[in-house]
Amino acid sequence: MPRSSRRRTPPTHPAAEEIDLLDVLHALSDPTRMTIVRTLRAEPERACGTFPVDVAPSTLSHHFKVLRESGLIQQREEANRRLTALRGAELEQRFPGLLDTVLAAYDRTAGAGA
Amino acid sequence: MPRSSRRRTPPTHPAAEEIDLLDVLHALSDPTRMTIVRTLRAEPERACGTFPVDVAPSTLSHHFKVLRESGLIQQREEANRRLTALRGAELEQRFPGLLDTVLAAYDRTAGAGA
DNA sequence: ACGCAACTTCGATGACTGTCGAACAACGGA
DNA sequence: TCCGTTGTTCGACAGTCATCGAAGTTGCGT
Repeated sequence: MPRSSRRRTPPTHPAAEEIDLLDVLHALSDPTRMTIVRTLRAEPERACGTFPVDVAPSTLSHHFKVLRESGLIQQREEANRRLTALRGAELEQRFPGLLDTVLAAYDRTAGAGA
Repeated sequence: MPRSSRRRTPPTHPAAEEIDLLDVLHALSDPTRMTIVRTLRAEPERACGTFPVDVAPSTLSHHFKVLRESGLIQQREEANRRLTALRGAELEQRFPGLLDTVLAAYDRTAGAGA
């Protein structure tokens, strides 16, 4: 297989109707990913490197993949950046109130801290 | 160590204020445990063996332990049974609306099936 | 053209998870 | 007292997970 098969593939996302609740819950149960989602809540779109998490770039990339495949986030390429956004509207349509409730619950316990 | 150390220990539960959202989300992200919680929703208290899940007793015991340690359920001993109940009120107090929203989301996709 | 910046992919590693079967403990009834 | 029911604990095992470093790709600036 040619070396070019190693090319960076454009991100793929599940359709809104395919989003699985159990996958979403699992994605949210990791602290790093929860931080990413919370950050995205405040700011609509961010580049990968701009999240306040302290892990190696390769680890971060892994977490984005999990979030993407669960349907929580969306990524589009722009230049050599990858811009990440919450799939807020689709999530709301499929699981009304879920994201709000979960994030409110997190805020309530993790406190306003961070 | 004496054989009696192998005695069955009474179930312990985290205090309401100690319930961790990430632990709860993780606990709910498994299909077997989600089924247990959903079943408990309909019926207030059940014995371990009466849940509509198809796993070995030892596996079921493991799932109860995860649910108990996450704070989702409560178990009390009665004779040689262990009765399981949702910690609905405490959960509601700590994470308002969470359980309702999550279970509604599950019902919506998994359908009325089961 | 060269190098830097931004991410991704690969491979490895140690930790955790879901699963089971076997053995054990506790209780109630025959 | 012996037995069946109920459920737990232990040990094992295969699969998944979070993490990292190294290497690779892409695109922008210089």
